Amino acid sequence: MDGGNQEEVKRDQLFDLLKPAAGITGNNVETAAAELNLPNPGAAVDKTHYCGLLQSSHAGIRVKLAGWVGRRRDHGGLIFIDLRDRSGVMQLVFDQRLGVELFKEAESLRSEFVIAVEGEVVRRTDENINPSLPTGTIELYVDSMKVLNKSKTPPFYIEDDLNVDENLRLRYRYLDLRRPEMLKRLQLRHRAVKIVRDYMDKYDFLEVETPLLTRSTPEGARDFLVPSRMHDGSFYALPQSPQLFKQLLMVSGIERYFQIARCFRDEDLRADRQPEFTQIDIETSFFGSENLYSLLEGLMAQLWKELHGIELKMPFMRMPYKEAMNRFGSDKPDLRFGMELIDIGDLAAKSNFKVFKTALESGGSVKSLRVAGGSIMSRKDLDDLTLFARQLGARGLAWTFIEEEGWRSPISKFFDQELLADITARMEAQPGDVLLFVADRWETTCQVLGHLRNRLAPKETDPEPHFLWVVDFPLFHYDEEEKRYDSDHHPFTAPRVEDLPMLESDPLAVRAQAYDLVLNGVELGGGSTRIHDSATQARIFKLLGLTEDETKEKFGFLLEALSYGAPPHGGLALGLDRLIALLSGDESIRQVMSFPKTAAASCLMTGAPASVDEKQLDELKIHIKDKEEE
RNA sequence: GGAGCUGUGGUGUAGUUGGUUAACAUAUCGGCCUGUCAAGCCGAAGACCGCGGGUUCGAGUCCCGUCAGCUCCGCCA
Repeated sequence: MDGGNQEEVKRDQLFDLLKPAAGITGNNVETAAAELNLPNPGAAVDKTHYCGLLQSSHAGIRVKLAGWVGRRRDHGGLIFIDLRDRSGVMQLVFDQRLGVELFKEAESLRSEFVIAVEGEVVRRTDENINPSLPTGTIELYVDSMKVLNKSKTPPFYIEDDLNVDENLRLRYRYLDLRRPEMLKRLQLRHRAVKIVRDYMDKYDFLEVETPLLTRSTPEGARDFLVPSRMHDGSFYALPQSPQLFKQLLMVSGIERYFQIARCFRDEDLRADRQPEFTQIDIETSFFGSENLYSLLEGLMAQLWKELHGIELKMPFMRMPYKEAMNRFGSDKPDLRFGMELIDIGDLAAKSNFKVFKTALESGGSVKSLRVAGGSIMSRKDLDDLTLFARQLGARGLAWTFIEEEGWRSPISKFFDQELLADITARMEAQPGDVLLFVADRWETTCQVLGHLRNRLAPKETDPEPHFLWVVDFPLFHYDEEEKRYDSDHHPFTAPRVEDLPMLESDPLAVRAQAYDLVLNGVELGGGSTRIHDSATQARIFKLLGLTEDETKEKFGFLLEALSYGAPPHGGLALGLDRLIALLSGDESIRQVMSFPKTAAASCLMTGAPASVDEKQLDELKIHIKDKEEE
């Protein structure tokens, strides 16, 4: 293995070459060394430095650079080229007086050509310094160049602040990723994942991989299925999460597990939902939820400190689900601004407004949201809000302008003056404000006003990140469509011990030992203490309407495992993509994924999903139904 | 499954109540130019307006359908 050692020495030498003059962080040096693509002795593609890491201290030394041609400024006898590589940009200078042959070649350079150049780094004269460029104090006088590859004219500009159809960006994602701001996102993601791994390792967590080809289980999202060639008519499913495996690893005695895990769910997409996504998946034994809170808070603090230099305030706030719904109309409230929902049920009951009264009589709620300065809204704006409320399931939206003289509203006639004054007082409404009212089932009332609250949020909100734990979720909700109880979290979530007696008598009142981590109105993830005895687990399955046979067939292995000395355990999973998007300030997780899919779940670059050869289908014994057969 | 927004040279946009040669910027190509860094100046080429149908003497513009992208509801344990 002598050769290997020699290569290593060579690697280190080049590694050192970068280090002293560049004065860059360890992290950059590591990535720089990786980029050198060694060993590759004598090849034209060798580069000695990164474009963006050169500084005035390099002036006077000879360097070899390689990268892509960015902007070209041709002055006739003098050509400037912005050479771009992973690190940034360096200005190349081609001077006609320094060689006609080379200059001719430089004239033929076009956008996105790949070139290797060699020359001397020169300090710019004072009047030629470009303060908006990190390397703006120097430039490279090129005396030799090799065009390594030409390029067609790219379909869009390779530059930041791009305003181009997302269609194009996705179709040419490899070009989109050449843009510095996209590269930065990939780098941010890399650094975040590294921080997570280091942090988890520090606390003794073991990263264990789990299968991607597994079995379909009922409950939850639609599975992506993979047909089995060796078993006619049988299918694997891609995991919606490693949930069952990580619990089984607890039975195995791993005690502290984590994984950066790819997950798959065949459901409709959103800005923050892709069919395949990544979770930071964690499971622990003998490690109570208080420890988990603390662990996760420490992890978030580490991320924000290292990536943004921000010290998070700990511990994070905790808020019961009921309170979050009542005050903010959401189980993932955005606490960067106020605008809390206020219950006016007792006052509404005294009115003659039938809509309010019927809602209250059937056990519902009447709540109001104050929009400060909302009087700038037009009648059409309010109509739009009403439509929005209807789409969210409300029967309507009542509103009033607050003026010096009092209410201006279609519903004021149903209230006497005293009542109007009482409501105005409770809402702390000022002239110029608008009050919005929803009367409906408690949940609908909260949700609709919660959406309105987010939609009407002030433009300026608290810049500090607002983390919180939402706790005390109900264990079940009632599924109207399926006419049965359904797990709010997942069926392995442990009920609160004191609520166990009402499991069968009043399932909806049972609280779960479950919690969500929320940041700025985004659900980052959630977790729970799990059921670790097979008897309780069987009770839950039964409540969910699974027959004993089904339970045995689909979850037999879990119940069996739980009967072999399963430790008390629990854990949680965080959406990595959402976390990175929050760290990078992006609205959509597509921005922080290398090759994302469209809202219709297709990849515009590869064309996936696509039809396959008849032969492949034959092997799998799969027959595609005609339209008529359906 | 439903709703909304968008679709015009390579790219980003404009296009008045339907009216003849679809405008601008930028990129591209050619020419000039030795200190630019969104280089500048001169010139050229380039779109039958996502696709299909309809109304009309006449459609980028109006109507219907369809496709694609985005956002939201349902859905996502």
